[in-house]
Amino acid sequence: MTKDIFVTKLGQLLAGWQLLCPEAECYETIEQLPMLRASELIYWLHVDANQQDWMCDSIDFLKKLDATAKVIVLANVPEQQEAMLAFQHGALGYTHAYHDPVVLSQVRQAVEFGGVWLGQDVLRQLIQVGRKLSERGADSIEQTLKQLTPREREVAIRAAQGLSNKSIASELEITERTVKAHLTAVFERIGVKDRLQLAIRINERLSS
Amino acid sequence: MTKDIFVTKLGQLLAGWQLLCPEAECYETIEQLPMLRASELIYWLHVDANQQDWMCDSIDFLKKLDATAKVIVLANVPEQQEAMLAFQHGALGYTHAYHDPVVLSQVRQAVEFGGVWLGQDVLRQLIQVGRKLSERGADSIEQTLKQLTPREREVAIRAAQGLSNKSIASELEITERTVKAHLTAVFERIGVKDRLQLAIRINERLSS
DNA sequence: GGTCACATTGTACTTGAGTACAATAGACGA
DNA sequence: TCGTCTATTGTACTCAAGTACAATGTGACC
Repeated sequence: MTKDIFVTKLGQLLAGWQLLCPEAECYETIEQLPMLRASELIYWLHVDANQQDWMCDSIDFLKKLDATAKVIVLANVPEQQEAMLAFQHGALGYTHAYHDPVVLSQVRQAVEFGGVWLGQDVLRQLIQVGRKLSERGADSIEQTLKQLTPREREVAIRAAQGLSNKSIASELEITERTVKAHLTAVFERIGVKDRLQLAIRINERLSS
Repeated sequence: MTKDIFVTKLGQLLAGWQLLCPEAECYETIEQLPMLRASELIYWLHVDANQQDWMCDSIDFLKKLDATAKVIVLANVPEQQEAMLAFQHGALGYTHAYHDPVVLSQVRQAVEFGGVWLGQDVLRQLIQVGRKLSERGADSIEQTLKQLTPREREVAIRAAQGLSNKSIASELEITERTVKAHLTAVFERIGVKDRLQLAIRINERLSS
């Protein structure tokens, strides 16, 4: 069955955690974790305020250790920004470390069954961004890119991402000269001077 | 206590739903819903494929009817895009309509306790978008620019807007050489190769 | 007084990007 | 079949960008 592993500097389980899963293991650092694991694991990462770096590194570490690892972050001082970071690095849950066992249990179950758990404020932040993407971003960019031929689009997108002509060429397996040719056409069609303007044009659609 | 209300064109509860909450009410359209509600409610909205419009309207309707309403979408044919839409309109959960009661129970509990529930693929999509916000969003941009001296900032911002060295020079009333000097320092400090990368770093924020 | 961060400018150099002026070949509709 | 669109590549050129290796002046802080 699924097993719980807590990593906390406190050195022992909080009362709430103990109620949640009495058989959990507890370690003070990720380095102390045993390497080989048989069962499916849920890692609970307890982070204090301003430990984003450690948190990210730890999640990365756990993911590398065990690709199927499910990581839940327990934040002493929950912050939206930190939550976003955690999810970016592959955490599946982010919640207050001192929530009562009932809530932690929801989090655990959601994660165990392949879902994720996040607070409403984090969701709202994500949604807000998502809306911008679908309102302005996608549409306008498509509008802009629709003027181009398929090949030109491929080149334009890569150029806008900051790739050099040489990189684009080798990625598309064509000559650098051809890349230039496509780009010249793109600039003309889109109405920009160079790749910098192109990048701004394509990326700016999405900002603020 | 919390009460469950199902809205489904089927006219009756699916077996799984019935197991989940035997006392649930069930309606075929949102118009049939009784207006006045005392207890806290969870609305389960059952949507067939390609009913995004109806889904959005329904969620909006429920939210207007009862601001504290918690809406969970049960999708016959779950799709990322549709999930995004649902969350944008304020749904707190989105899951497969035919999931077994165990999973639905997780969803319900997560939502009941103030969280949300979404599948990993949806999260990943959101995160991908959200990453830009936290990496290069407003806060982070300031974070990035904070590493620079005031003068370097002025130059960097203009360069990121697509201005040429010459333009920046005349705008700031300094030599083109000085602009170059500042930019070289900026690239070094920010960790980018050239002005294109700088522009992407500063402007891109939300791009796909 | 001396160190240090910051802003400024110079000359000479390398290099990636983009243009001018081309040519060739396949696909596809009129 | 012919013209148009698309994709491809070539040589030679210009030019903005960026680097190397500098120097000078100013104000803050110890």
